[in-house]
Amino acid sequence: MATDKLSTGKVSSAKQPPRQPKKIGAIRDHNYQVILSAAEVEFAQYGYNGASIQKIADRAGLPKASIHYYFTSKENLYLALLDNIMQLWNGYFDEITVADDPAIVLDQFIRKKVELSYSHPQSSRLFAMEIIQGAPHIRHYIRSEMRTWVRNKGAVIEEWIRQKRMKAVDPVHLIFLIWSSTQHYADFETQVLMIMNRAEYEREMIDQIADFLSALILTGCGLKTPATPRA
Amino acid sequence: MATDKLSTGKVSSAKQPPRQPKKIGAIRDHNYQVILSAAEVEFAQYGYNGASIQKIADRAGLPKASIHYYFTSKENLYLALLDNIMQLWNGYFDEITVADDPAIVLDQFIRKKVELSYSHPQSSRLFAMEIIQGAPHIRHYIRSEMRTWVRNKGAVIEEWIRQKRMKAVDPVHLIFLIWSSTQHYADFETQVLMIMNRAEYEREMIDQIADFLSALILTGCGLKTPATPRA
DNA sequence: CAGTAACCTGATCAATCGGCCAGCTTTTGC
DNA sequence: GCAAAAGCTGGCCGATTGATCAGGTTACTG
Repeated sequence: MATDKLSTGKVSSAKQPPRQPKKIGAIRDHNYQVILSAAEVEFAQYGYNGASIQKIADRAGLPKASIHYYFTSKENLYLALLDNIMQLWNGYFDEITVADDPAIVLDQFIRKKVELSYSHPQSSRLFAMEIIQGAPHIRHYIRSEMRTWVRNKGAVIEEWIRQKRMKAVDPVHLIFLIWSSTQHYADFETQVLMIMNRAEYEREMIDQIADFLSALILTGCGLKTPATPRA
Repeated sequence: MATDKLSTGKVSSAKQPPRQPKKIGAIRDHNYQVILSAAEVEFAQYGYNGASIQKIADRAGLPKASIHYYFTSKENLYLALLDNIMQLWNGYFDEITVADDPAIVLDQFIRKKVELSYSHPQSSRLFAMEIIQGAPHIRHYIRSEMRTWVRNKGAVIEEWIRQKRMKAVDPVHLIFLIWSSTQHYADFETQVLMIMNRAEYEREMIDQIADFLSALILTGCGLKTPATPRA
């Protein structure tokens, strides 16, 4: 299952702007990125319909017309963002085989996902928004590559179970559990921080979350936490 | 911690419409409810900013002006919905004490939350939207009652741990884990159903999810699943 | 230094937004 | 049966939406 090309190709029909990586496109590339990150914040906070190009432009410090100049349409800009997220999301937990140690694989997967929630919360929330709204822009991506991805990983887990190397748990729901529990700290960041009475996440808290989730889920699968020195 | 009154009082300053439970308010009450459920769908799908009163009116089969007649403003309507959700969310897992059996309490809590995701997915998604957007309308509710709720339950769990009645896990993160993993099936319904190649949830699948989550999380806490006959 | 092409944006568009109110219809009270 | 009150909504408001384009600015080429 190709990781980059397919996701890039399937998710969006986002045409590139008039010309993208021109020779002296320094300003161009800069503006391009500024718009993308400004748009990510707005779309993540207000969803596709709720976000406004004017606000994106204000946040990017550019005139509104420039957004249309670079990305043609609102949907195009949105698709470009989803595309980036797909590429970011893929490439993790990807080349696992039956030969691997389930404890190590699951532990690393959980930690990678927690790390992503910490490093790219905006992306996580934008993706969550898209799903809650019924995934109108990435339906085919979920139905094809994401489903295949889950089934492949599920097959590996099932073989681990058959070989009595871990408890008999439903592989698909196990993947859902890892997804939901890790992304929760990005998507529901506001709630988590308010309840824990913190202003923002800190490294220490993130490590603690990863330790907690890894320990509980692995135990739940009848696995022992792999040796990961922890302060 | 009062369950109904406080949540009702704190979350919203939503004034009731001109007069609500009039004697012959049959049509009125009907329209009132029709608007509420139509609005829940729209707000859950598009978020506060993205939803439009016109679309809510269309869905309710009423003229746009009627929405303002019944609820005065968009924000008022939104607050009334959040209020309903708070009342729905509370009242579960509420009167637990150290004397209770941790396995039974956690098992029932997980099953109640799964049930809620199944019976009120719209409410769950609307709440998720509100949190993702930074909880602008329920900040004080989270910081006061919800935080107190978590701390109280956390204290009970901590006492269970002190008494060696369950494994030493962080109580707050355990609550987050249960919240996230159960709500996931409502909030990410589209993704879950697409990956599992189903058109909609069925009782059987919901029971399976509850069994899976209860078994894995309880095991992760060093608890044995309470006797719950399962087909 | 002139000419040309690419780059960028102010001004403007129709459509839609949330909200408001005059006034019509229905119900109630006497 | 009639007046008063309450229930309801069509039509309108200014503001904002996504989008377009003419025309100015900049930069490279010969």
